[in-house]
Amino acid sequence: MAKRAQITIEDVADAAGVSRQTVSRVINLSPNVKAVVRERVLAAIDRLGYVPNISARRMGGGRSYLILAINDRQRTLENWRAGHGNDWVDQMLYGGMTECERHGYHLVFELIEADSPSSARQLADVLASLRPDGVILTPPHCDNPDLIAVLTERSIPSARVGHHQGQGHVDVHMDEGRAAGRAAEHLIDLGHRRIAYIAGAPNYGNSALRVSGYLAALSHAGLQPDQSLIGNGNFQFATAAEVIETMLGGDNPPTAIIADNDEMAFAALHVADRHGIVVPSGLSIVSFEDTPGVRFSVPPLTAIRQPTAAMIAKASERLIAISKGEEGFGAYLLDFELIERASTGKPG
Amino acid sequence: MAKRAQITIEDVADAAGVSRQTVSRVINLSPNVKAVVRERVLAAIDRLGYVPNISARRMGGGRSYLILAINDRQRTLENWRAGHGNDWVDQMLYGGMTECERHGYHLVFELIEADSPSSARQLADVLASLRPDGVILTPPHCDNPDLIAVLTERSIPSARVGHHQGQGHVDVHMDEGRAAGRAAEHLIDLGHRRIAYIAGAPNYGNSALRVSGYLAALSHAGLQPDQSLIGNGNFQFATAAEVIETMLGGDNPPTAIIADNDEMAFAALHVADRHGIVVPSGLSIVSFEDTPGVRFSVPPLTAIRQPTAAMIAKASERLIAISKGEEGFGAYLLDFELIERASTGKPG
DNA sequence: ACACGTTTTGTGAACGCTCACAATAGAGAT
DNA sequence: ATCTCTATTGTGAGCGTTCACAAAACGTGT
Repeated sequence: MAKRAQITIEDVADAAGVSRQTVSRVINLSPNVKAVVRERVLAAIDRLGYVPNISARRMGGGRSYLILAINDRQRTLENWRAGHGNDWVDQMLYGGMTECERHGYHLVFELIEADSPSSARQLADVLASLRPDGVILTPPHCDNPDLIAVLTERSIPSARVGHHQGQGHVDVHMDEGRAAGRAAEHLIDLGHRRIAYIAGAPNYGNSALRVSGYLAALSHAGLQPDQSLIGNGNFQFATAAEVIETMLGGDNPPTAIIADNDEMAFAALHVADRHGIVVPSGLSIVSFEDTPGVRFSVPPLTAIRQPTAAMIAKASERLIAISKGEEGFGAYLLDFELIERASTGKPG
Repeated sequence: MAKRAQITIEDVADAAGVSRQTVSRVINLSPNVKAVVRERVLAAIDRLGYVPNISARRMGGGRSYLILAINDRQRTLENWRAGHGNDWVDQMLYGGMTECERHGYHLVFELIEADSPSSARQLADVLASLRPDGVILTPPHCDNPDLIAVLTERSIPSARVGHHQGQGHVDVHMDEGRAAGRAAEHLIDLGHRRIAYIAGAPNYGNSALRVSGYLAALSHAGLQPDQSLIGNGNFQFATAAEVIETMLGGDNPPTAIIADNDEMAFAALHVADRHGIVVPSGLSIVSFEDTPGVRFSVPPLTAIRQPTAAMIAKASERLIAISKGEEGFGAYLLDFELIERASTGKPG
């Protein structure tokens, strides 16, 4: 077969004996096309192997069939460089790409610097270049009013992950407080009374929500909170290890620890090992992320599983619906899960 | 500011007092533009915040500034669904996206079914829709002649990961045999004499290469290979655990194990634990992947680190160069690394 | 000053699609 | 049959860029 150029809408039109526009109507599911004609066009499309050119569609004034997912440049790159990888990104890709694909859309990732005066400009540039139909903002960008302004100004629908206002946005989130509460309840049910909480970054809103949920669960069970059991690990192994070291070396050590992410939960595992404490009989551990590695540690970690993939999928789906002219703004609450593995058990 | 439409090349041309084409020449780094004029145009671009529209560029007959990364649908989705995540994809994103970004390109991921009669059609469809400037094929797609044919027919430059022919392709790979040999040497140097190898899929070419490398290292050290120490774990935890169980329960168990991927190395860790064997004094373990989790296991795993990110970055970079009309086809060998952690030590 | 080659700049046209509108066909009511 | 209204189809224009080519400006040697 000769290397023929791209098959265009015109080719299909000729083959089906209709006009360009009718073919366009068929591929865009316009209602006003006679069934017979539609069939004829569809047959031609199939026969010729026609696929509309995304750039031309965009140029014609239509949609770009692109959803943009924006992540924090520093954090993402640091994680990657350190070899920590980024399970978050992985989950996003899973949830977002598969959902986009179902609707004939494509997901494009982009990194933007947070806390930089030029972040708004960076976003504006990508928007001008790509003209996506929707933008997904992940933490910490979803809190950035400059970025929101850029999107609003260009009236590009946006979704924010970890937000719950939903005013003019697609906001997807999980109940952070309830999740932490759930983790605490799980431990309380097992008989634990001294449960520590290793929070992530203090300026990360969700950490605060979680600590509240944890405290609420304690209080609901009639347990006194103990400030010495609430530590801050900055989401990092080393920092968390220090904090946990202090706790476990103290007079009245906890019998269980909830960590705000997996890395800090692994730190708990290490420190316990160093102290000769067996998990879970000597110390129960619950993590708050459920990256792939936790199921292979010794013992595998019980963890709260964040619905990352589901959140991005929901965000994508709503943005695509909106780009088609449907309704879609609002806040969407997604369920978390507590996955029980071998790192939690009865104390003692 | 009124919500003005997109700033076009025409706006810049007017502002700089030149024609469209001159602006186009400036942004495409054409040599035949007077320095003064170039400066004037650049200033106007900066002042107006102009960014060329990618769709229009593509329409104009130029490049699409898109690189397509193709993964196996089944394997990727299965991993994701099982919650195993996909560090490979994560690394690809890291290497590919950051490299593409440096050149003003974008990376788009796509999943295609391997071993399906429609895989060629699937690829053709994405190509027609996106018209990427280059395509990166990962295993097992890089071995699929149908896909290669589709790309050749449309003369779209392609890169293959894990190949080393480089004829009319960009092939990026690492020395699989040397890597396995290196792992074995590390153990031999520590004093090990009975070193087991848990291979991945038998039909995966690289597994064979690695086993050869491992055997070569043994023989170079004057050690006799022992067929009972070469197992097949199918890259999976459960399968590997069984094989290792048999080995460790045998009369003459190995003092060290090399596993073809992290999941199987974790299996070794588990089985050792069940047998009351302490790692590394009772058993040394080397893994072959280095996903993020391995550094948090107890003990952290010594591992061969595959240059996944680097391979995709190199592939992207070469494809971009080719799309600019430069030379770039050929085979590129990238270095692996042996990362020594606490899972290997002297036997005994 | 002239013609010549080279650099630099500008002008239609084209890319493949959708938009807005115009034209036609079909159905129902009189 | 005729008219009106709606459902269906077609047409010109335009989206923002680059291509191919044409035009102008600049040297340089005579």
